[in-house]
Amino acid sequence: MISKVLGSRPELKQRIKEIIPLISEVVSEVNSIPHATQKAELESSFPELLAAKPKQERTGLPPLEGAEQGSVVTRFPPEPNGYPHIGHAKAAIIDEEYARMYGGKLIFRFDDTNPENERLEYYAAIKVGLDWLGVRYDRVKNTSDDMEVIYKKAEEFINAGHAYVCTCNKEAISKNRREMKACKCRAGDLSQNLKRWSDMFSKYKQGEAIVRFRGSMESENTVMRDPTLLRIIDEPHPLHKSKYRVWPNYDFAVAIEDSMDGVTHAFRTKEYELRNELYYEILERLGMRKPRVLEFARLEFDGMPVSKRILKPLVQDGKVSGYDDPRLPTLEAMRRRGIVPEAIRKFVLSLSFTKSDTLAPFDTLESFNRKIIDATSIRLFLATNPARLTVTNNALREVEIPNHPQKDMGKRKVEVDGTFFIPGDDARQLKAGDELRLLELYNIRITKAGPQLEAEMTGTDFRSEIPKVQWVPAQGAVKIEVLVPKVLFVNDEFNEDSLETQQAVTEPYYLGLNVGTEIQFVRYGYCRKDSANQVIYTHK
RNA sequence: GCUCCUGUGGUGUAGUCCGGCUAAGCAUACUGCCCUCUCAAGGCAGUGAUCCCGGGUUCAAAUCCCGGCGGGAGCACCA
Repeated sequence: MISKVLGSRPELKQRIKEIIPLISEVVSEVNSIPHATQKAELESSFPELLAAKPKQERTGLPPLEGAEQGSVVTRFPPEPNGYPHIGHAKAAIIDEEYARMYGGKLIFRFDDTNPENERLEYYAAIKVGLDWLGVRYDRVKNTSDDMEVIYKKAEEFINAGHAYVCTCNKEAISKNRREMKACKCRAGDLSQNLKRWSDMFSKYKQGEAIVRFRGSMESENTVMRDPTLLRIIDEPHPLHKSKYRVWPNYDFAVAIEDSMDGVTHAFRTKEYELRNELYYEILERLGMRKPRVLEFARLEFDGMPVSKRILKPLVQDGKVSGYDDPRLPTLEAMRRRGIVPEAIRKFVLSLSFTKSDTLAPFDTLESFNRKIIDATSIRLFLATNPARLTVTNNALREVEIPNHPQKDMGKRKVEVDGTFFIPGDDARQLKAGDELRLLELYNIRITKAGPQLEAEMTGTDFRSEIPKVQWVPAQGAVKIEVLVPKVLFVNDEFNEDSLETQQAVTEPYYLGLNVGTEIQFVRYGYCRKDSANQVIYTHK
C-alpha cells in the first residue's frame, strides 16, 4: 500500500515518516469493513478500477542508446565464406530494424578480406538469403574495394609509430603474447618498418611478415598485445584476383570501414566483445570518428549447429544432402522446409537485443510460422502408412471439399468409388462395430477390422461425437514421401535418425500444386511440396 | 589458468541504468472450455517464478553494494 501511494505521488517520498502511520490507520479502517461492502463501494464510486487492463504484447526492439531520428546508420557485414543461416538472419534483421526504427540507413557490406575463404557463390548466396528474408539495404559494398584506403591508413600507422612490421614466426608471437613479452621487431626504427612494409608487397613470402598494432604486451586484454593488422595472403581473391596480396585482418578493416561508411551503431555478436578496446583505439589513433559498438548473443538452435566446422563434414560425408537439407539451420534449408521469412523476423524480434546466452526455442519459431501459413495453406488429405478400406454400400460418385475452412481458396472435386486409404495409425485402432466419420463424406461402421478394412455407410449427417478421419480415394491415390526433419545432434552426437521418411498417399489434387506450395494435411501437420513425389514436414 | 560477458516460470523475454504506481508483464509450451466436418487457426480461462545463492544498505530491493556459485566467450597472420 505504501508503495502504491508513493508510486502515484512520488513527491510524498520526502515525508515518508509522517505518511506511514497515516496509511496504516486508513488500511486498518478499510479492513474492518466486510469484503462485500468494500466491493460494492468500489463498484459504485470507482468502477474504472475494476475494469480489466487490456493485454499488450511487446513488439520491436528496445530503444537504441544515442540514436537520433534520421541519423542512424547500421551495417550488416558478413564474410562471403559460407551459406547464410539463422545467425546471419538475426544480425541482419536487427541491423535493419534499428535502421528503420530511426529512419536511418542500412549498409550491406561483404567483409571479404581473406581470399583464402571467400568464394563468389557465397556472395551470391548471402544476397539471395537477405532478399528472401526481406531485408532491404540502402547500399551494398565490399571491404575489398577499399584496399587503397586501408593501405593508406596502414602507412599512416607505421609512420606514426602505431604499428610495426614483425617477422617473427607464429609460434614465437603466440608465446610472447602469452608471456607478455615484446619481440625485437617491436623496437625496430621507422626506416626498418617502412622497408619491411614495402617488402611485404614483393619480397616476403606469405607468413614471413605481418603488420602489428603497437598495443601493450602487458595488457590484461590479450587482444591488445600487439595484434595483427595486416598480413600476406597469396591466394587470388574472387573479385580482385591477384591485384592485392597484403590483406587487412578483421579488426583493422572493420574499424576503418565502419568509420568511413558513416556507421553510427555497429552490432556484432558477443564473442567480439574483447575487441572493442582495439576497435576504439585504432580509430582514436587514426583520428577517425567512432561508431558505437554494441553486442548481442549468438543465435543457434539446440542440436542444430551453425558452424562450418561441424556442417562441412556432414555435407562431405553425405550425412546430410547438402546445405539445403531441411535439418539444417541455413536459410535455404528453412525455406525449403516451409519456414516463412516473416516468422523468422518475428522470432528474432521476440528474442530481443540481449547479451544473455540463449538456448533458442524452435517451438516458438514454429508457432509464429504456423500462425502465418495457416491462412494460406491448402487443406488436403494424406494417409501415412496407408491401410485399405472398402465401404460396401457406397452410393456417392463425387464430393466437393473446400480447400480451406475459413478462407475462400476454392473447392476441389474428389471422385469416390467406395475404396479408400486411411492412415495406418488410425486403422490399427479400429474394431468391428466402431463408428467414425470420413471427413466431408459420410459416416461408416466398421464391419471388418485388420489391414484390409471393410465398413458400411451409415449416414451422411455430421455427428460431432464420433471420431473423424481423413481419407484418400484408392483410385488415383498419389504416392508421396514425407521427409520429417528431426534434431540433428543429440548430446553433441550426430543423430542417425534425424531424417525420417514416411510413405504416404494423398489426393490427385496434389499433382496440380506448384512446388513450394504449403499444404496442411488435415490431422497430420503442415508440409511444403518439394517435388512431384515428395513433401517436407514443416511442423505440426 | 587469466580476462571479459551473462544468470527472471519448462523455454524465450519485459522490468534492472533513475529502489516504490506489478505480491513480476508478454510470448511459447502445457491443461480445460468455446468455436469448428482437422489433433490447425481463432476466442476464453487456468497451472507454472522464494527474480542463481548468501550477506548488507533502506520505511521499501528482481532493481543499489559486497561475497560466492552456475553458464558462455576470448586468449589466430579467421571473421
